Amino acid sequence: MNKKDNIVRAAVKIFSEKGIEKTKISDIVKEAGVAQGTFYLYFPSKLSLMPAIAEIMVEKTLTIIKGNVQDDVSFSTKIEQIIDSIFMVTRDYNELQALIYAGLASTEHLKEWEAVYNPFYVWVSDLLREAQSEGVIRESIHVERTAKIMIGLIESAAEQIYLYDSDKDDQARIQKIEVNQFVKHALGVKD
Amino acid sequence: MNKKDNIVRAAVKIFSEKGIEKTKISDIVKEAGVAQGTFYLYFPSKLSLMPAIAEIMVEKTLTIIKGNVQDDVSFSTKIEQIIDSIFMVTRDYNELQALIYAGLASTEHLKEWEAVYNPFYVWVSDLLREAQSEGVIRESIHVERTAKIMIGLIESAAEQIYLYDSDKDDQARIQKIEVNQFVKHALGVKD
Amino acid sequence: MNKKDNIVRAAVKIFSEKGIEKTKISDIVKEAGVAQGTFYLYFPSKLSLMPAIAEIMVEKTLTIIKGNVQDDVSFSTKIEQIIDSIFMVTRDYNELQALIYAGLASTEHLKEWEAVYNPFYVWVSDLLREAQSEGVIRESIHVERTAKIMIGLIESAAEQIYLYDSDKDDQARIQKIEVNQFVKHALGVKD
Amino acid sequence: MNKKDNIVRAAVKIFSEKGIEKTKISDIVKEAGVAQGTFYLYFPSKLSLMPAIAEIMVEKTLTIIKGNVQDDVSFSTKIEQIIDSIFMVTRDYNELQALIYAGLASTEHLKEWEAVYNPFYVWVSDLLREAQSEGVIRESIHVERTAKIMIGLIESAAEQIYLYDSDKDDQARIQKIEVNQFVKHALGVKD
DNA sequence: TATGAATGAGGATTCATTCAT
DNA sequence: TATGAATGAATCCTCATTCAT
Repeated sequence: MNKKDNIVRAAVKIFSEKGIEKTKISDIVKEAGVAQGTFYLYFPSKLSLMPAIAEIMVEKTLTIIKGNVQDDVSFSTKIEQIIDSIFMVTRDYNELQALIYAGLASTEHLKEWEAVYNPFYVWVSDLLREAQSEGVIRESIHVERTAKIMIGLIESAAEQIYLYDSDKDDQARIQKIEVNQFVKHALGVKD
Repeated sequence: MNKKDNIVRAAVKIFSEKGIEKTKISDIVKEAGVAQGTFYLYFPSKLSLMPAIAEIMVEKTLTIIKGNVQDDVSFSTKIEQIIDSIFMVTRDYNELQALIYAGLASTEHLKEWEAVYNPFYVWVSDLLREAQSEGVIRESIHVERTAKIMIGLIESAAEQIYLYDSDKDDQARIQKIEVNQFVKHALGVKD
Repeated sequence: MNKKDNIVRAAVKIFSEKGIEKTKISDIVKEAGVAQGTFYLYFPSKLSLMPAIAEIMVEKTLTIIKGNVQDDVSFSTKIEQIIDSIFMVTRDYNELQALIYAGLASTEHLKEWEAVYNPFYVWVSDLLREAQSEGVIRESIHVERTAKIMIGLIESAAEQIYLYDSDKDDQARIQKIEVNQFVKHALGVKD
Repeated sequence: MNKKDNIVRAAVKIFSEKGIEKTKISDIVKEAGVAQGTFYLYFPSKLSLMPAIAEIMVEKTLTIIKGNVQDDVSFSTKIEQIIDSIFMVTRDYNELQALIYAGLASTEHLKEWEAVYNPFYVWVSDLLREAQSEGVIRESIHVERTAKIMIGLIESAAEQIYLYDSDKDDQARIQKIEVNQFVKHALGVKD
């Protein structure tokens, strides 16, 4: 029953329910089951929660991806599974992602943010490197850079769905197909 | 000396300086040189500024793109010019873009946002459609959807540079090359 | 119905009733009949009231002294009337005096404090100078400096009464006599 | 390494640095190097420190005075030495004196305060009584009362210097001369 | 004795919004 | 249209105090 983690967990929940601005510290501590003052033992302000939340988000994303992407399938299938996973996380946490992004952008925690996001980049980089060494994708690709671009692309495509469109699930299905095509051609994936 | 525009201009400035949450209406009106009450003659709330700001951003972006993308060059070159333009806008306004994104995400102005962003999507869609009809890119591409994905991809790639990396200009140069390759392969551009 | 003055007047009242620490801003604004936020239009904090309050205190003191000290009496009598007056003010506001002193001491308003207290010093200096020119007090006295010392002495003596002693009025009577003797001898007053 | 004394010493330091109101118990215990809860083993509240602090101040003052006032000099010289001593203590601890004064004024510890200050009064009373029996000062003086007045006068004069004036040391020199004259005439000192 | 994490009532402070001018 | 002083509900944050260890 670690109180700090409790607070972060509660904040994730409340933030994604009502947004940052409408969330009161008192909402968070109530959800976390700790006293008002306890919050300030661990965090000087609402926004200082962001790096901790971002960390959790990335963990969740990686966990989901690792759970969804199978070892014994083709690279092409893995891409589909990655896209599926990211769309899934975005569906569940899209508001929170936007808020983290904004929260980080309006603070000075960017360095931390990069550190936090790094495991995700590394994981995708490794996947691309492997595919490259097996000759399944273009030789000319810079894996680390492409990993970032690809993740950015998929996340941005997923967010578009959950921000703008109406019949989310149906739109998501179509958007995923398009992203899939887009990425595979971009990578020069050989089925 | 149109007061409404003054307010929007002031808001753009202050928002990108201190973020949305930390910006008070009083900061905006002071910067705009109008009275506190005047704000409410034009905008019912702080967040209702967002669509107006987004509109300005999109206008700026489109103006820059239209200024940079030449008529009499190959589609491949146009892609490069679009990437260049978006990186340029992002370099100058990356903080604001994050804020608009967040501001829109945390409000109910999404419909307006989509409307505002639409001209940009349409412009790129038209470009893609033309390229498709000329057989320069893949037949299988859904132009509207791909336009959105592509814009999302390029913007996200550009933001990565201006958010995280250190030697911005150099990194931007490399990132643009990679994005260019990525997009062209994705689209199946035939040089 | 000047709101700023209202706030100061209310603060004087509440402070002397319940002390600084126990006084809430909300008490002051309630007494002043203004809104909570109005306080902050004029004063950034509770302690920033102090110079304004000190000013009022000095005004009150001077008013009482000028009311009590007659023109057509001997210098010796005037001293007695001054002592009487200061003991009177101290009796009514001794807590406030201590608080102002503390409030000023714990802030950076000392310069202001001196400026505020100055009229009082000047008034007594003038009295001493007149007495000196009439040969009623010692030639060797430095009037400005002695004015300050004398005021300090009388106030400190008065405060001793209202801080420590029990039968205030009786003690005050005796203490005033002693102070009177003390001061007159110090000044070398010739009856 | 007596913890109680440590706390008092730390409180003296922090109080004179930041004032009573702005001093938190947590500041004091941090400075004292003890735990938060330890404070409450020795003192029921912040203000209950005051008598202990006052005691230290009076001890210091008496020590300095007893060290400076010589046995084998005239009463007149002793007065000068007392004035010197009080100015010295005030120079070093003037902020603290104001704070003790305020702290005591705003509490119910006045009885203790009087008890604590008493040795000082007694010491000066004895001196005056001796001088009186030797016929060196006025017969009519009430020694206990005059001791208080005199101490109050000198302290108040000293505080004026260290509160308001700029060239402290020079001003102090002049002020001391004036106080000396003032007191000696008041007492009717015969050289 | 000693600790220090946890508490939560209490009060300071903010700032979007109104409205008389 | 334009003003800006005034509002006061909303919420942040502090910090003296407690108590299980």
